[in-house]
Amino acid sequence: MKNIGIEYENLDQKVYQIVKSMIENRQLLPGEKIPQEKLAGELGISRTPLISALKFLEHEKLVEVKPRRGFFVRLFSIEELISIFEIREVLEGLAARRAARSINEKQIQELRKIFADFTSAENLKDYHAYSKADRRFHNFITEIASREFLTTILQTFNIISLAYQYANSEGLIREPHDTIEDHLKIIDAICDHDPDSAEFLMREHLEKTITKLKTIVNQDQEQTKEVNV
Amino acid sequence: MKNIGIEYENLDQKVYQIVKSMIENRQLLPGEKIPQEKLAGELGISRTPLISALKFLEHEKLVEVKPRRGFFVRLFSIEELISIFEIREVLEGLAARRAARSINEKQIQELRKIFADFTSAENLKDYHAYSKADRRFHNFITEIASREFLTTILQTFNIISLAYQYANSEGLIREPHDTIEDHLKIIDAICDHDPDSAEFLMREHLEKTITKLKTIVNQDQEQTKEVNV
DNA sequence: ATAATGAATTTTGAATACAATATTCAAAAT
DNA sequence: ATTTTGAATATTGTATTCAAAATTCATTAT
Repeated sequence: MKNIGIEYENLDQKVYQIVKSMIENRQLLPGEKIPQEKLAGELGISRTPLISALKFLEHEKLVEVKPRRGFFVRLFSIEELISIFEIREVLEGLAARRAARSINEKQIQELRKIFADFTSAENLKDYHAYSKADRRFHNFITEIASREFLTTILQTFNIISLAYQYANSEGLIREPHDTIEDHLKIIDAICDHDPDSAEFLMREHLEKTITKLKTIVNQDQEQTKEVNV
Repeated sequence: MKNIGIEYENLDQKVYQIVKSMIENRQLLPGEKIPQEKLAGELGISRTPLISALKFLEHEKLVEVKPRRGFFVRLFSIEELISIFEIREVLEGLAARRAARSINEKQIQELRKIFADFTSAENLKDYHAYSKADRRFHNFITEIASREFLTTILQTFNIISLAYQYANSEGLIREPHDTIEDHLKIIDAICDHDPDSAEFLMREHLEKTITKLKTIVNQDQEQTKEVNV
């Protein structure tokens, strides 16, 4: 007997996707309490599958439980965000390495297409378009590289990185004209099947973002000092 | 009003720990179906918190859901195990780097103590003791290094690495006399506050394990070929 | 003997129920 | 005016319930 192909799916998973995207799109804001009864009502389900989904998200650290208090959208300090970027640095480095090992002709075509529109300084001013390309770039490399585990972890971290504070409204931390060169060099290394360079360049790329984030921390501290004086 | 200190704890978490350790100790074996009613009965709880715990474990990939079929202890192929070791390689590399940055005197004392008993070839023959020290070594570095995220991910991967097939009964993949040198060099680098070397050596250490695992895959394939001929 | 069928049994997924705890808010005390 | 109190209300954590689906197993057909 073969698998007929009708994949039964639990409600959990659907609800999980919905709530996750609500956090990503800032319909639920960091720090906010998640109203179970209300949200379940809006989604037309009972609390049971909603709680399941929230527990999932708890484990991904997108949501926090305070026992007997409820679920809250997780709030990250900039230090935690830096910690996450350090993990992204090594994992995306690994992804780039794997991608360089395994990329095929079709994928090379597609990877090169991602930033094809951003050749002029003029086009680089379209933050929204560039931010989309940026996400696509990181996700596509992960896709090429990855077996299950890496994808799951990185998806979560990318959401945290993008959906949270400390970035301009499009989720960019560094300016397009500053990052475009990095991106193109990484693409070249992957398409040339050069794993060592691919990993090295990807790490360097994310390291620069971390440096930028650290300057933001320092500025914050300076300001706080001034206020306290 | 201050927090009186009575931290309410949900059942979920306790059950999660119990089931997790049952998998780690091979009381529940990879591939086995998890009998909800029976297990809940044995633990003296209803299915609700058990399911919660299983969903947690699903997310950690220690458990797999087949909708309308139930929960099963996850079974890993050696290819997946290699993929996990690649992730461990970069993450523990990061942990070693961070540890070298932040380790203090007291932690240095403790880190150096871990392999202090394994100076003679004779002592290295005690696989059980060495395996315990090995775990302690990796866990302690993660502890020193880590903020929340890294710890969570690595804990899961360590369980997978240790609790599964493809290793001798103590969970060792390489021989003690082979790995002891690596361990001591890494410890030196961390205690010398040398982040670059610490990361490099830790990665090298895990890379050797990956190489060993790959030879196991190849042997398997050879054998399969022979059988098929 | 082996395979196919389907009724009886078990298990799952999700809603509902309910006791324990937390929150709110108006009235009383400081 | 502010703080404290506690009864009314709402929410949480877990158990229970129940329809739908999967599994088992005895019976019949090949």
